[in-house]
Amino acid sequence: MLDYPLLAALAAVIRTGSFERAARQLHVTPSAVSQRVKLLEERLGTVLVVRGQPCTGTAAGQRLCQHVEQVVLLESELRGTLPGLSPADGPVTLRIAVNADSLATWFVAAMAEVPSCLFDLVLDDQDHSAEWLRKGEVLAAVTASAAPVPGCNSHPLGALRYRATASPGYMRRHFADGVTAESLAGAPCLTFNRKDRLQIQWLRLVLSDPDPARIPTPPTHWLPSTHAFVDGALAGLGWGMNPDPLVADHLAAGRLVELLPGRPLDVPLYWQQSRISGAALAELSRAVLRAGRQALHAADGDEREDGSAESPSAR
Amino acid sequence: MLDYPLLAALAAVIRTGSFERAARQLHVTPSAVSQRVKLLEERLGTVLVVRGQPCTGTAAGQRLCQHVEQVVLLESELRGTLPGLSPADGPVTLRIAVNADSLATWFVAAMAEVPSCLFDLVLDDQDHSAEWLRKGEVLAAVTASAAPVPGCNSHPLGALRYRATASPGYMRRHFADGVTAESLAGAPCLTFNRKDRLQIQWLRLVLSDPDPARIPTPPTHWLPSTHAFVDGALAGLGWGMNPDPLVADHLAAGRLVELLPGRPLDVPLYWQQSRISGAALAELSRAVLRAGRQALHAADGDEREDGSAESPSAR
DNA sequence: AACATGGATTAGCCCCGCTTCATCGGAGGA
DNA sequence: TCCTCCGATGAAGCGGGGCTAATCCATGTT
Repeated sequence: MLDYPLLAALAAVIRTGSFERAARQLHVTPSAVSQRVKLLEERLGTVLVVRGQPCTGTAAGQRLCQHVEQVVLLESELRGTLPGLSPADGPVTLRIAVNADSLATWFVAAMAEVPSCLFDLVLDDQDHSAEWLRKGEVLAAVTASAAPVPGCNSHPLGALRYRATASPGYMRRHFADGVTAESLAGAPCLTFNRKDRLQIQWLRLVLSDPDPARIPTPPTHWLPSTHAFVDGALAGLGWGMNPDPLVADHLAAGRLVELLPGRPLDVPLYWQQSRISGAALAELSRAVLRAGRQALHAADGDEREDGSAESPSAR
Repeated sequence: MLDYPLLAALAAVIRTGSFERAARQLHVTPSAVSQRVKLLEERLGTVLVVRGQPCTGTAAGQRLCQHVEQVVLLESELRGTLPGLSPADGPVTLRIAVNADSLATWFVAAMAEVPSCLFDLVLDDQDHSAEWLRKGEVLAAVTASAAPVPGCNSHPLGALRYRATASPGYMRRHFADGVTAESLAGAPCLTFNRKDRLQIQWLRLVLSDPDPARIPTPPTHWLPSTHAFVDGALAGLGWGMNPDPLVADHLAAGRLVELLPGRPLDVPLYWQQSRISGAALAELSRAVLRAGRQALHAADGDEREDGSAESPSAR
């Protein structure tokens, strides 16, 4: 068996980002942590931690850290069937990949239902969620891609409804003569990041022009923050696809209006969980599916339209 | 994190069945092992090992032992991606449930292709294989029940072909006037154990009488050993369903004959592997599926007949 | 009844890993 | 440029955890 006191120190350093915090977590002095990590590095003949602010793991270090976390997860399951084993030295931390808009709308509700464990959330902006799942770097993911990661249980969550919204002032400025392909081509829109294709998809949907060349490509602001995105629309910076739960109040109050009322874009979301460690995730999974059912729209949207054949990549 | 040196000692005792052998395996004295286990028991306030010949684990002890093995498995995967970690203190032992006839025919060929790990085979006579898989006591199983254990990958292997065989002398004694329902009712047959329903199934198949009450229940010998089963047929004790690979030579040489030539019973087999630890099992899985394809018959038997709706429970 | 086997116990020692304290190095600021 | 602070590292020294060795004890055997 491996030397787990040593490995635990390494994992603590990489997770907390500093020798000092790791020491506090392990209830020893920083020197002890340093010695443990050093010893591990000498035995392996490799650098495991890149010293810096914060300290991070090298490839090998991260792999070891990941192993430690898998073992900790197994331990938490063990504790479930064998109470009184030994006081857990801290609640389990589940690393989960979530897309930004889910995090901003419904996901925290699910997290709140599982107060017994900690979360280490990773935003999958870069669409790395599938890769992370495959490599075991996250235990589960909320993803917009239905593409099933091999060996993972995939559950449909429902669809997050996006509405094309802008401020009334913006509407007067740019769409006084109606929302047409021409006016859309000149009106600035908001885009979350390079991967965000929601605006384009909506355009394609509502213009229903099969020729992609005739879909306008409006000038755009880049706003990689869900709430900044809403604020951008409120401020009249541009129009953008915003999650329904975030703009419902603004729409009701008239601070925002839909470009084309009743033409939302539904993006189906999926909950994928790695096969490693079923039991530890079971509670969270239940909560996520419940929260998803509550906040999202059933796969067959009751209003109309979903993301067409090309699977929309949610933010 | 748990105290793994202590747990390793416990697991070694339970697996080897004695403190002395455990000590040899861990390169320490039996006293050290005894102290480790004792300490663990004191900390938990529970007995973990029932001292005896051999030593076995209590429920709690077995659960801990199982945890250790899961961790060891994770370690073996870690070693795969991180060579030079530390010399593995012994090859990994994979605990697999296999039905007796598979073990006697084709399964060892698959094992031989994976010389890098050790095997701890469990015969699933009692049809506990599903339960074992669910509880994580075995990592994978060759089972005759298609019933998919939740959370397990299940692959069809093909069908093991059984032939109703007896010695020529036996045939003359009991079936001189032909194999009929009447003669079958009086001719002694062989049965592997209380769970073995192959003979009954074959009778139902060949007599094709929908009324189960009219299926004869011949007098039977109980022979819970695959090779003894063949020997029993050779010796003229009775007739029985024997795996084709074991009796092909005898049939060709005339030492055995089929009760009804060309009327075999095909029992489909499945390879189910637990979700824990994919990579460590991957090589074995490939070998098993390859060996299965070679030795077994494709699901759609090319000769005729399979086990009907009621899934046959192979031995 | 003596013996063999295998686990438990105890004493004692050694070494491992911790703390304490000093040092070093880099980042940020006057 | 020098100073200062923070945080990682190194050396020394101590304490205890865990080992070995020797003995004890229970069980079952000849």
